[in-house]
Amino acid sequence: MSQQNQIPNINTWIDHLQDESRTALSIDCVIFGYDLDSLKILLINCDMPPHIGKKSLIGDLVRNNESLDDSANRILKDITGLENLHIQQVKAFGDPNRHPLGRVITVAYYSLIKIDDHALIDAENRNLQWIDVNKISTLAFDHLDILHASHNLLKQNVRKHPIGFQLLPKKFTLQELQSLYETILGVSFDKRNFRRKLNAIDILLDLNEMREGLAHRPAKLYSFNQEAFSQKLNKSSFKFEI
Amino acid sequence: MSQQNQIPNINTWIDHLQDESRTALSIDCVIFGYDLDSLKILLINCDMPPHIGKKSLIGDLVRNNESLDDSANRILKDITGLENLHIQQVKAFGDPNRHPLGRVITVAYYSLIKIDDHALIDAENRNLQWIDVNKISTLAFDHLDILHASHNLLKQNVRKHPIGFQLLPKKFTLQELQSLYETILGVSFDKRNFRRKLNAIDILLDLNEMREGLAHRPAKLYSFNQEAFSQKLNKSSFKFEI
DNA sequence: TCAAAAGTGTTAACCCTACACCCATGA
DNA sequence: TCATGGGTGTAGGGTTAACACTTTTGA
Repeated sequence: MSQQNQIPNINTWIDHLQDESRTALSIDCVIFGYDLDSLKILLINCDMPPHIGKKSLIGDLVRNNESLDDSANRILKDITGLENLHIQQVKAFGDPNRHPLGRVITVAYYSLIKIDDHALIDAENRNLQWIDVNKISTLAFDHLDILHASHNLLKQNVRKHPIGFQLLPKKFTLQELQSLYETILGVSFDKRNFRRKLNAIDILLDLNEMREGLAHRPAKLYSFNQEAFSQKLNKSSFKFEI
Repeated sequence: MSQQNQIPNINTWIDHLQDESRTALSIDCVIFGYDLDSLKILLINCDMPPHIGKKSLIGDLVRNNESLDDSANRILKDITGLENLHIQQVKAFGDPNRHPLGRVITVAYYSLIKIDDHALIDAENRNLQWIDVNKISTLAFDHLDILHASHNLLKQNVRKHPIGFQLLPKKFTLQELQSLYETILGVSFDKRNFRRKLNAIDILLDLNEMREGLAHRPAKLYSFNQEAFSQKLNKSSFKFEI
């Protein structure tokens, strides 16, 4: 809860931006996590007036020799321990009054991870929490705007690129895949039509395995066939679209 | 040609960024212009080593009390004299080595104008030039990347939002509209199918006027019906898509 | 045997594509 | 009268959307 427990970042420190004319540049990460049930984002407590008590996205200043992508990757690694996560730049936010410490331009990135896959690093001391994306109605700074822009872009991208598979276990059922799309997009699909579409795209590998141990007919397991997808990409007639 | 003729901006001045640790923030504008024939962008000569002799986009540093959008609008007004142009943020570019003067992060915006509509301000002294977008193979800095990202985003957006009309005269023929989409998207459409689609979307106003004085059958003139479009937007079944 | 989720086909409506000829005008 | 671009309809194929019952398992 208290400030000294937190790793310094742009949302906790006060000793940047003393020079009035200075512009600071930060990255804010919208980390989407999925747990076969709901879409969440990773938030931290904000200790900076006037936003004390609110949650905020995870961000940090961009370092001198870092590209924007590098910076987002560094922040993600620091929080999750993971490298080579899928990242997507969303947009720059630069309202002059968006940050109480002075002029801070931030570039938003989103990223996708499987929640259960990874322990967060030092989550308790840092006050990290997964919050359901549909239950967030207020955030510190302009982070709610950033969240909405990120979620909207994710909705677009998840239908056109096979990024959703990153949120599922390696082996998954068709129902799990459908449910993922429904959760992210906030819509529902017809089961038969969804399966027909996936079958037509033909980028799933039938593992000839079953999910066992449940009190109903077992479901077949599939995995994403990366090689097949890459090959198809070269053909101009191929279009991935859910 | 010479430097003293140019208005100072991030691509011509040398006296920013003396302080090593300072990060500068600029806006670069990809100004698309259309002249019923080709899609062009507005470029300026670059006088900064090592890019002397190349063309560059039009950009400037973001001022202290300006939002990013404000800054883009200011730059556009300075160059074109026009306010309230349609602007669209594209992306932030922040490679540490992208700019020879030091760390300069830039946020790209695109904007759309009718070329023949407006004299550029002081175009000759500033070495401003319209260059066909398909004839640009090299630009200063990372401006070619910025151009490609902007053109790609424009291609997406022009099909989903009625922004193309801003590039046509108030009164236009269906052939002119089709040609606009073909030029921006780099594809060609079937005349009858294109007309059927526009007819279905039903957002054009038939002016009951003809384009006269040409050595062939005169074409009907239409205008974009903003009110009809706005009304339709509220209906969930309505989708603008070319 | 029951509950719970898996799996499966058909039909009708719609949309997209391809395609060719006559029309109105100025030169 | 000719050259030029304007304007128009149809048919076939493909895609989407709606819809209900049987199967398999563990409890």
